[in-house]
Amino acid sequence: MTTRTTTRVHHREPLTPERVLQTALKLADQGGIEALSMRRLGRELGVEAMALYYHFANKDRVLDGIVDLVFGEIELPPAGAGWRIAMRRRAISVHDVLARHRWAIGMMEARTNPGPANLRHHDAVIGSLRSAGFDMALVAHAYSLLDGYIYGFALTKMNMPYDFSETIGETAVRMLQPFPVDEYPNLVAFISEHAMKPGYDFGDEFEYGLDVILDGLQRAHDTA
Amino acid sequence: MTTRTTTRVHHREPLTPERVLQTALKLADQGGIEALSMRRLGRELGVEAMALYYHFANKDRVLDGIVDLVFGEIELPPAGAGWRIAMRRRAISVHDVLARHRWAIGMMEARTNPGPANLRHHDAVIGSLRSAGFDMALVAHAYSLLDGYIYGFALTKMNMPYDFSETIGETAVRMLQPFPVDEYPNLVAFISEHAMKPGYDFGDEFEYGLDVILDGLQRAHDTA
DNA sequence: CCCTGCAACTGTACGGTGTAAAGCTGGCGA
DNA sequence: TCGCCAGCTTTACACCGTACAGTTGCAGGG
Repeated sequence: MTTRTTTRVHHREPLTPERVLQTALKLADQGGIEALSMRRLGRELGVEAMALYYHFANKDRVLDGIVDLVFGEIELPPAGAGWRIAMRRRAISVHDVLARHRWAIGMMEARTNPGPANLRHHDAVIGSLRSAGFDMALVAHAYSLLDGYIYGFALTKMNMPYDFSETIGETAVRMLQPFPVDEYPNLVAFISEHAMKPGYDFGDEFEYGLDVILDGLQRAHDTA
Repeated sequence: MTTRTTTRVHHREPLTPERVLQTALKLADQGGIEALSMRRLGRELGVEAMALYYHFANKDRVLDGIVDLVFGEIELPPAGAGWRIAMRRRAISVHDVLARHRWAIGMMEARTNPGPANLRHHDAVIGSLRSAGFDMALVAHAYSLLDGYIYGFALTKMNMPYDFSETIGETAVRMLQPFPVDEYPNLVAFISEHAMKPGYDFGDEFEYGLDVILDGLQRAHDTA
């Protein structure tokens, strides 16, 4: 027993890429991407920072890894369903995943070294559209339109001071504080007449825009 | 003459917020946002880094400043024109401005302290839609849809390895290199049959998507 | 059983970052 | 002439990514 304990202490569980990435993902989720430093990651794993460089060439490879974990969480477009339902579910899934991993929003499309989950995801989306009869040009249109909107919406939403202590309207009012009241009449009107109304939730805008886009793609598909 | 020169040397042109921000913008444009450090900015201005803290509370205020410079470059929606032309021109202007200042893409919507140009811009957009008869709910829909798409498209486009040494298709092929050829058939088909074709330019996708969105908004406006 | 080799990890160092705190300095008003 | 103080510098601290060399403990071969 003693021997085993001693051996255990000396011969601790070795690092694996998986364990490193899981921990890195946890750190980024908890404290944002700036909380993920090699030193902190090492400390969390009971290891010096430089030990990580035995398993990963540099920090960017770690980032590649956790981004692919995030891609892995995205629901693939269901194969049986029609393209519109498939695209809608996928879009909402991406949106949900990005809400869980806000730090990832600027990074998902920035990978020069995409991982397998990333590629599998893209492959499935293209496949879903193709098998619904989209020609390649329309696939390209649809994909850039959908992904642009999904990521852009997440980007603008993420950046809102979304701490639940105040409403969007209250935040907006605070932002306008330093300026003369009558300088931005339309902005003021929008905030007071709409954004500050109790029922308003900016998050609800996502599906509205998504359906506008899907309508447009449907029309383009039908007339093709 | 000698005296004047001596005085000049001792009593150099003092820093102004404007001069600091112009230089900061130049640095970010030239070398990306990571090239903009307080030390480097100080050096560029012939001053120690800490001198900047006499004029700006911290680096974030400098970032606020240059982001508002970027907002100032965006063409406001022309007042006389109809909402659709106005929104189209504004969208393309934002797109162009973001192409000139790629570092800004993640930051435009992230400001907790918006500057005057930022607010003026938002005010004008809302004003343009309102005066065209959009009710507030539709203004909110339109704005989140348009800005989501504009920023998201810029985000995905910016992150492409857009050095002019290779085409998009060649890049894609290089990305797929480490993987078995038949693993991602749809992706491969898309690349070979479409993205690698000579005429293809991803940048062209922007206006297609924009018009789909404008069509959708038009329909919503007409039926309202 | 010992020895060597090597995978896995540590220690140290370098040049960078933002910024707090205190010190200097030259021109201006009294 | 003197003192003030705006504007800047100096120094320091705690962090960052990572190059490079050193250590350690186990596996396998002789």
